[in-house]
Amino acid sequence: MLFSTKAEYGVRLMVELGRQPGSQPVSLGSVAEAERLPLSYLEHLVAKLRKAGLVTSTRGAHGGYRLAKPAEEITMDAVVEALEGQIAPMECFHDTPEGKVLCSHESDGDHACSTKLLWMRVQGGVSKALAGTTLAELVEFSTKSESTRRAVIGSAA
Amino acid sequence: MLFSTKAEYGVRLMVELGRQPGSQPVSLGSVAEAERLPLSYLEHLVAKLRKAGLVTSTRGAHGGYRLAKPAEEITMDAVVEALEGQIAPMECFHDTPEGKVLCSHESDGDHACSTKLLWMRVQGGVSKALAGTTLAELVEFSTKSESTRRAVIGSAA
DNA sequence: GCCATAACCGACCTCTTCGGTAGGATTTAG
DNA sequence: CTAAATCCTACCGAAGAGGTCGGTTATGGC
Repeated sequence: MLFSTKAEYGVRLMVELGRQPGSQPVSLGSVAEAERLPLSYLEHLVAKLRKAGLVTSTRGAHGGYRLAKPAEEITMDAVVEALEGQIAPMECFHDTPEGKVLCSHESDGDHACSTKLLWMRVQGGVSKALAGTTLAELVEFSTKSESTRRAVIGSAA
Repeated sequence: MLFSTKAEYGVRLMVELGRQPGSQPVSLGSVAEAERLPLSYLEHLVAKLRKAGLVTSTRGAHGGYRLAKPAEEITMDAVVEALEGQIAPMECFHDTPEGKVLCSHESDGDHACSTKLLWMRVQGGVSKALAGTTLAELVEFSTKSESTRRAVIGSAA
């Protein structure tokens, strides 16, 4: 698996927040119930999202979480990276402040890294997919397919 | 990390085999030495490559491994999949015999899987990158950059 | 002021995988 | 026969995944 369930659960959580129209916060408990996910585990995940500045929290009774920005402005690379850590195809890849990627094997006196070309392409493909998808798209996609499902069930009944 | 060092080491091993021009087999020991990788670990990896039909082996003295097909016909999706197992962005994705991908959450009576769109795109990006890269490309890329490095060292001396 | 609600925080626990080692069995060229 | 090589199985320490638990803090409603 490329990603763990941290990304899966976290994205589901974000979509759930994105569904809510108003600006009133959503409690984690209701999200956990809706998605049938363990509340205590979601707490860890939402903490990462909060530290990444993707959601804001209000404490106390009737508190909860809401998106820090409109869903259209939230791209999934930020979400997944917040949850899974740096997205790189391989251990030896790290971002440099100025440049983009660097393979740690290249500093060796040895011959050049034969895998670099491959991982660059993989990196590009993943980045493009993640950065090119907004939370708003996922929200729309899920509500749309949900309504078609309801229509199917309705016609079957 | 998207992939573990299994993919890294295994690809390096394949490139090393691809470098060799003749049809005489290359011993794992020489590969291990050239790439400075532990021999006993490479044995595990090359076993997977062999079972996947990517390399052939000849036992006994002067034995070793060689590519089962010309490097131009070996695409990296087969190599990485042999080493890492099924490539899917998420646990709930599995290939069906007829169709392409299926999310296991969709069979639930619950609302549709809100993450499917995202993982489909990621899957597509990775598949495209892996399937669109041949071993021959990596061999050429690494030998080319190696020769330029030699030129630099030569001019510096 | 109390209390229910909910965010916060850190410790812990089990299980699997990763990366690697070890020891042996088997095959083959010279 | 022997050295070189593939092959095979078992093991092992460290790390991460996927949670659980208990407690602390903040806040709205009565």
